[in-house]
Amino acid sequence: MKYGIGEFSRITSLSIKSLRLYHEKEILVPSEVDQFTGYRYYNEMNIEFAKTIKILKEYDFSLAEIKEIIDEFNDESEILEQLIKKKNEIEKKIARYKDISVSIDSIIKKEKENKMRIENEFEIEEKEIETMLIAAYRMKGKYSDVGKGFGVLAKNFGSEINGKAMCLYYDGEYKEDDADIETCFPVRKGKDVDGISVRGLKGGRCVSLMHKGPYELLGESYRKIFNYINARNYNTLIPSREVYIKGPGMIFKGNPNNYLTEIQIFIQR
Amino acid sequence: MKYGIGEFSRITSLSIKSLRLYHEKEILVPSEVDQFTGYRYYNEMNIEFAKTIKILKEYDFSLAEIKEIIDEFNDESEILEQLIKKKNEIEKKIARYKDISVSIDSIIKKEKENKMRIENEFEIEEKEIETMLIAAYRMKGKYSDVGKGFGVLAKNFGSEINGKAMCLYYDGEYKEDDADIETCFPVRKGKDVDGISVRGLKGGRCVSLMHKGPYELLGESYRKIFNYINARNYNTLIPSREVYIKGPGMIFKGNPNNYLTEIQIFIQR
DNA sequence: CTTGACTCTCCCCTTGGGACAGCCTTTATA
DNA sequence: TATAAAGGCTGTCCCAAGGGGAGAGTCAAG
Repeated sequence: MKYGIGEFSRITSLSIKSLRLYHEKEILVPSEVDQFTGYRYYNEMNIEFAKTIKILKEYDFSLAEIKEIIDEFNDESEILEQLIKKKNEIEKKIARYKDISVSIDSIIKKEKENKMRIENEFEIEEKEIETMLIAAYRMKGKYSDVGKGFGVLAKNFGSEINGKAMCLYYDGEYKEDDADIETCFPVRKGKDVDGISVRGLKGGRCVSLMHKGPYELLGESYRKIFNYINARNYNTLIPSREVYIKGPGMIFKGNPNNYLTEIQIFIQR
Repeated sequence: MKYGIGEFSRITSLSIKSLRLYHEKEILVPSEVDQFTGYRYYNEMNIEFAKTIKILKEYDFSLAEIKEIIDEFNDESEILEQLIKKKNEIEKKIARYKDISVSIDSIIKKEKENKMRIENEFEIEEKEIETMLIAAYRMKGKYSDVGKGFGVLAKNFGSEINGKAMCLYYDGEYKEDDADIETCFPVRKGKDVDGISVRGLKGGRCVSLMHKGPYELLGESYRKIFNYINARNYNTLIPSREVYIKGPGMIFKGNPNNYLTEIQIFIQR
């Protein structure tokens, strides 16, 4: 019995392309090649080899490895070593892919959260904020210096961070250069270290507005929120907060037009 | 500030080869290319892009995908879809690799078992065999027909099989054509179905010899074992057993020289 | 000016898939 | 019956995502 390449391909479920390649690499040589037409013809013995090759391919051996194996060995027990090596490689790949999966998943979750938050975007609302434990680093300086503060906090409490970065503003008014700012992160636990205070941050009732866009345009949102507060004659408390829901991302440096910042002005009840 | 390709490679941990490729594909174009020497020079902006590319590469995006993403988007939220798709791909890979891992593992375990068995190879020994539950299919025919019997058993009890295939020989002598053979598998549980008897197979004391090599040479091992038995004036019982420790393998059809068959002749106490 | 460190381009390798041109056989139609 | 179309077969070239290496040109320090 002899089979043409198409038929043999159907028998073995190896593509014609692959069969030609295996021939070229002398991994699976047809039993007969027509001298004039170049047509490949296969026989039963080829089928046996093809089965072995298919299984080794499923086990992720490269063609070079497969060639070596079928040229030199003909029993499972003789390639135990190779099987063990291959298994280790595969375990490594699994571990790597699992890492990636977890990592992508966390980004996806974060973005979905943000999406939900955007739903009620641009609506001023009043709400209750719970008391939370924070690690805080107080500083005087320019608004643009807060990055440094977050750096200090992240270095000391990286693994305990439990929420979005925030700033507390202790000035009643806008100050260009010498603002009194406290950068902070919600944390799970921890205690004071040099310059960083870990404490409960009292909650309360606040007026909140989600600001979407670059930090430079925050002024506009502040104007809106104060209009609302003044219209109702609320008495505001200090400090006010900015919660940085979304800034530069993990993948992209980020498009400032998508930054999300929640402004919280606390009021007396 | 501008960096040569080597320096930039060190900064970004991207290989020089990769950088040249990314340039060619217009994924990461150097800020400046010397018109005469062709030297590539990079700047800070390139570093930002390089970071994004690195992360996407870690997440297993292809260069084509990366190019599309960085050309069209600049925020995580915009590529949520791609991230989800990629995550699904990765989950599939994990599943596939896990399958492979399990499969290779079972071969490894089997081979290791066999290796241990070979340790005390070729030594005739006397031992006790426990009673075991078997599914058995009795037939009359040639020795070479037993494959059919095992096929029937495997089809009906595939998932319950609990040990190596065996044959029970009810003839006291060698019979060429019309041997009375019972093919059987140890099973976990099950009950009689057409032609197949499920029952306890009584154990007892037996003389055992491991035969290594093709089935055609079993005669030699039988000679050895009967010499041993006759020398001691043991009374043998019927049926005798052959346990097929190792035959054709999962990967290789198998080298008959490595086949392992244990002959068990039961004796009266 | 020399030397050693860089950098350039070009080619080979992996494991097939896709496209394309040319040859052969089989089948359907005029 | 002659012819044409369909489909199978062949080979060749391009592509992914870089690593390895050759051979030649370039830069900067001594």
